[in-house]
Amino acid sequence: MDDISLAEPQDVMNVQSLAPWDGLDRKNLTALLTAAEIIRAKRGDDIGADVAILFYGALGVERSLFDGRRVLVTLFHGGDLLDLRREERQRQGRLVSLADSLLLSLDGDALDQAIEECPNLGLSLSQKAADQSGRQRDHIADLAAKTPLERLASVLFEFRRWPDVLALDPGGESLRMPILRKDIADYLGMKPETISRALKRLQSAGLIATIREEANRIRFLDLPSMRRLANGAGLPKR
Amino acid sequence: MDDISLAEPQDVMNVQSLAPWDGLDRKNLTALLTAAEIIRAKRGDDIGADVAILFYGALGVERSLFDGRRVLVTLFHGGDLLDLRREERQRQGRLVSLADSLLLSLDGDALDQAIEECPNLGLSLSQKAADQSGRQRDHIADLAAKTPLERLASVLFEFRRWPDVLALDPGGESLRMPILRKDIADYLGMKPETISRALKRLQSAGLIATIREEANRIRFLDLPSMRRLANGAGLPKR
DNA sequence: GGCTATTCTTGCTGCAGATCAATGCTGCAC
DNA sequence: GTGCAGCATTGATCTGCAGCAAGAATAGCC
Repeated sequence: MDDISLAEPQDVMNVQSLAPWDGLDRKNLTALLTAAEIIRAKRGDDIGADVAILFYGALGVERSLFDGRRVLVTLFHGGDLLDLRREERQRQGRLVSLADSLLLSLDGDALDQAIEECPNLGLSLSQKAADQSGRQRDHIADLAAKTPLERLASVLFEFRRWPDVLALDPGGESLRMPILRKDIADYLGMKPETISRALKRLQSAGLIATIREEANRIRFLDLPSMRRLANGAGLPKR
Repeated sequence: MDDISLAEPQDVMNVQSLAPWDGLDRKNLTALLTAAEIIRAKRGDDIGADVAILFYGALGVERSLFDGRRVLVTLFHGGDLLDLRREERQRQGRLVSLADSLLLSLDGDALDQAIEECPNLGLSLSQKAADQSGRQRDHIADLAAKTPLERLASVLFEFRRWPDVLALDPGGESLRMPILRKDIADYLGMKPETISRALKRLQSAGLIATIREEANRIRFLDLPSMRRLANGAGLPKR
């Protein structure tokens, strides 16, 4: 595996805090890392791996319909462990990068082996899996019941929880959009135009503000109202 | 646990074909079943269990927003093993019955124990889990990208795969709607009226027909077109 | 059998978001 | 610096689903 110290400063922080191999003994760790490979990807790249740790960036499972409609079924962010072995590969899903990303592709068998020998590892991974599954259900609820405005508020909170997004903005007072409008739209089942208009509505409702110096960053002005909105309570009346 | 032979004929079929305990040794099986409980539920009932085997019927994970909007996040059918321990209970999800259902509530710890001692069991359960996760992703794709008509076609196929639905209609030429319009609507993010109208459109397009003798049953007239529609290819032009 | 409650269907209207099209903005290459 | 490509925004129009409400069908019950 490449020397990970080649990575940028933020990589190192993430690598150390996110790698799930604490407690692995030397033998298993070596086996796991021997078959591992560091991958750098930029938006649009297809990711071949089906077991990987994502350090920073954003990946998505993408599906396309005949007529070009595209869905982003799931989003992954820094700290996620992906295991798509029995899930997506057979179906029509593809794993693509949605931003500049750094990931470590692992060998599935080696990981299984390591899990078997280290129950802690297995536990922390199944924790992550349950978390991802929970996120999927949240997403279903968003898509099925919420208005576009509420969906947008919901996804903004989702971004705010991403460790690598948070790292660039401790405190979570503002947010740099980690992926394109188009990708947000395909994730939320709407159109980029609608995202744009919805952001504007949030702005004129006083919930967020744009930042002069840095386009593509928003500042939260009223997190409680945002949360209510994201949970389906509509805009505060005024 | 109750004597399972008290159940109706179809129960027995399902119990035998669906129970996942083949290969469990006597000790584990006993432990598993001692803490188990047969539950009969009808539509609207709240299910308290969070680990269970569903023999027949339909359950759903339901969430409600402030203003009464309701979502059915996931559907379970005969043959499913539910494990909501770390997933839904903490969030705002409730498990409810959507039809007359028969299920076996299990003790989570006993199941974990059994899995540990019987790798086959664990494998078959993680298979089921992966299957359910795949269904969730399909559902996300439906909600995000497809038209109401396509979503309906898609859910009809989903129903057709349910073992207990199939059992009442070998060959899958027709389909008895296993849940109410309202519940289909809440699952697909639409309104019951729209379901009704969409069914009518499928009918006038020649894809399905109603059956005189039995309301609430539809017959498939053109499965290939249905499948294309469900996959997002639109209605066949004519 | 007839009664009631629930579910399903159908008609009509309004509006939110898709669509189409044009313009503005940002970052990058040269 | 200039030019270009990709992305984001804004505007105008159109369509399809939601919303509401009335009626039909169905199931359950005495």
